[in-house]
Amino acid sequence: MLDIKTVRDQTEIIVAALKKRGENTELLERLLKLENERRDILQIVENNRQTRNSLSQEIGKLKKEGKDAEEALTQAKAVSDEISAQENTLRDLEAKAMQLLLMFPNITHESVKEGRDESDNTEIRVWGSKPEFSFEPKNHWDIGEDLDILDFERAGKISGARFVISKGAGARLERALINFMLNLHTKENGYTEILPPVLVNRESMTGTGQLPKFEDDLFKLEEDSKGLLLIPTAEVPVTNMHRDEILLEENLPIYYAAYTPCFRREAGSYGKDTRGLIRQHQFNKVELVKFVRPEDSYNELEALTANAEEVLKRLGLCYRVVSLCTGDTGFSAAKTYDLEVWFPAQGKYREISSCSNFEDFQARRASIRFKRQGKKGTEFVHTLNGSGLAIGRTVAAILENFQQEDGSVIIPEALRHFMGIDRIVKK
RNA sequence: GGAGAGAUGGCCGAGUUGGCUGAAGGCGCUCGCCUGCUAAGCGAGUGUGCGAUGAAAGUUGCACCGAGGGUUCGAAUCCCUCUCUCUCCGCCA
Repeated sequence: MLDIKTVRDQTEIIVAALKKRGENTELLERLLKLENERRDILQIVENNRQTRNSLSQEIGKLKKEGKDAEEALTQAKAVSDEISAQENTLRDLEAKAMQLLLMFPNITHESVKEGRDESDNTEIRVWGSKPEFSFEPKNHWDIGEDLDILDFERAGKISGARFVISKGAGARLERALINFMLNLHTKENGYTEILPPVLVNRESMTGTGQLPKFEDDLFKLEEDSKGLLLIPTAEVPVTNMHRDEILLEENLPIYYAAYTPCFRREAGSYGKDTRGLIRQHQFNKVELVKFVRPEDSYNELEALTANAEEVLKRLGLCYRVVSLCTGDTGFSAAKTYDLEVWFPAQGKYREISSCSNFEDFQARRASIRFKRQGKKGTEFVHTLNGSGLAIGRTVAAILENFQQEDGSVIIPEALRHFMGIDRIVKK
């Protein structure tokens, strides 16, 4: 959420930010108009409340002394009626202004390149080398089905399109990846492991920015089941752990790592990645979340990205880091690095992790603040998160990159301890 | 699902015949004093948000006692709805 003061007093900053993202300013004008009305009526209400309060106090005093309070009483009643009418309009205006304010995307960081879409993103660095094959590499879904470790067909029967059943060594590979990633982040990178709920309320979804704008992307339960929503990422429950809290500076930074299944409607992605593990309604992910002091957040973003990269390095997967341009940066983020892993069968890099600094955007929505040592008042923390990594896509990358001519797949060294085997072969 | 109890400031805990209570008291914390260390002691201060004023310290207005409504001139205190927590019973992994 944007700071309403900035919107009001430094409107030009907001206008410039919206233009960079390729958004128009029509909403902004509506918001400014509402905000002005809100402030006008607020002032009137507060003045009247002051009058009422002093009259009430006077009445109390008069009654205690046994004097006649008739005159003050009629006066107070009149003011009070006025107030309740004004409070209604105020409430209405506040709700409308808030509703609008929640629709504005974050302001991107100055280091983010201006651009329209992913074609304007900047490649920052490449790690590893693409594997070379003496044969035509297969798609991961063919590999998986041939090895009988992925079953898309039966998943379609029991759930529908964009679901998969992992079986045997495939299921074990998922579990191995979860363990490997969590161990790395908790034992070596300093994150605290969290296993959060995957059903959350609307406040949580609003706190991290999924609501109100992206309701169509979410799965939700019926109203008589409390209207809970399935998380699209562990970012939601984990960031909201500290919603409406005031943290202490000495407890920052806070690092959490969470494994959860994630659920996405994938509305509007018809025809995209219809086969394979890339785009599923349900997938597993290990997510990294940080709460940090504002002055540290950009260093923390680099460190977070490095933590996610370490997973790919240890798996020996070739990848590149891409800095997203303004038009491709997500709604809540100020700056995002995508990690893209090489997929030989498709002949291209595909996103496997997205690491973002949200600055105070989520903190303001979710009211996550901190108190500096020896200083009065509070400030909003900066929040960050990144996948570390998406498990399904990692499985896909491993299958494609380490496939052998005989159809078997070599297990990366780092996973063998968890897998108990060094190769998946056809039975 | 049935029956009951409760939700107050960083924590504990007063306050429920409505009115100088933003909230007693204690703990904790901060600053100062004192004590050759430690402990104890003394003094002052110590919530959040949105405004006004001021260079700043500060002064000041309004709101907030789980959330939202209502009654009233006035509510932490009365009424309604919701949420959460706890106890007992039932049911279930």
